Amino acid sequence: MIAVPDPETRLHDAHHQSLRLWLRLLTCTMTIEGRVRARLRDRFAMTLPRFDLMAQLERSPQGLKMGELSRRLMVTSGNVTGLTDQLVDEGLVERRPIPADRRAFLVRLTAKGKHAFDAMAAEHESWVINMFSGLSDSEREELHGLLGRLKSALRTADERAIDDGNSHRNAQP
Amino acid sequence: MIAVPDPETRLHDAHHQSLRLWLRLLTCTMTIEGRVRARLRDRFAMTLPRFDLMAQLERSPQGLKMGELSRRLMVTSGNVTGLTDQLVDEGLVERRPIPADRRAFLVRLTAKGKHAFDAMAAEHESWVINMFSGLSDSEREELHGLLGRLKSALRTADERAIDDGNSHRNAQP
DNA sequence: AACATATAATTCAGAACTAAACTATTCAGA
DNA sequence: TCTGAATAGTTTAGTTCTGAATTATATGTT
Repeated sequence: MIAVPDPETRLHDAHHQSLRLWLRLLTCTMTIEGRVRARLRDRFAMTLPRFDLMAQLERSPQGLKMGELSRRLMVTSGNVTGLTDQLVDEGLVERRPIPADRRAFLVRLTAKGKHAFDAMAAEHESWVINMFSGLSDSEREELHGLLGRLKSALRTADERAIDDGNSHRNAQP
Repeated sequence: MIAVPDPETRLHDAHHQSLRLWLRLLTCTMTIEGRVRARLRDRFAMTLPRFDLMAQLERSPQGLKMGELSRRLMVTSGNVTGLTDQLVDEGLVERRPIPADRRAFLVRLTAKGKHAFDAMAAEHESWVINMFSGLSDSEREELHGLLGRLKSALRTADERAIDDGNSHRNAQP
């Protein structure tokens, strides 16, 4: 009779290094994200996606186009449209026409939006600092570095995926 | 005249180590997640949340209760109800009553579900391995270790948050 | 100028997700 | 045994998000 590994063993077999790493990465991200979400809601009646959008605008006081926001937030442009609509309704951001390109807008924080964001950002940063405070300075630096390596490796892995056999996807022109 | 830092400088000032680390963690996670999502859709007409749910069940052939799934997937139980409903409709999982507790079910993969999952899991793992292949073996090990430290630090950070001044939240009984 | 193509944003249908309210059941005391 | 609190799961309302289709404008080519 051929030995069938029990579930525990299979779990160790099957979940190789990269898979375990990916699951752990996901767990950490979701844990932090969940806490930030809860606190933004409790303290400021703000949602995380809207906060993130405002954070991008705060770093680009000249404003950002919808497409650029979509790229930076890594969400679809349809999603950005919806988030922006709500923030406009609340008076926190504005859509400003661009004379040179009538398809596009610059989205900017209003004065009210800037003010609201500043208040939230200070607390937000303290939450994040607190959540990472279990790591030492050098551990944080090391983690930051490794994630940087991963990030750039993901860019080249992307090109590789486009090159070789993902024939199920439409090739680009 | 007091020097007002320009936006670039402020970006460096304001975005301290932990904040930059958090953003990078988020970027890596979202990049990987987006790719896995796209491939599950293209190759198997499957969504990531449903795949994740099935993955949990595959590791627990005896079945899992809804609440346990909710805990493991780190999503609300209402969400798990919806995902399970769909998978039941597709015949991939089943709800099995527990005689000892008539409030609860054991959710299990059906034979069809197990079969479907096995096919997806093999490819899924190869995608993940490929995405992490830019890091060396020891880098992956190091990253895994640091994330493990972060994960357990987050548990203790949570207790700290409950102890000290988050007076805006209802205290527990 | 005319045309195709590309780009910016929106709209749409539907899936995923949350928080909170709710139903049903279990459990632990008094 | 009754009763109150806790637990399992569902439901509901509303937000977030995706992928695809659509509209409008811009750009490049002949």
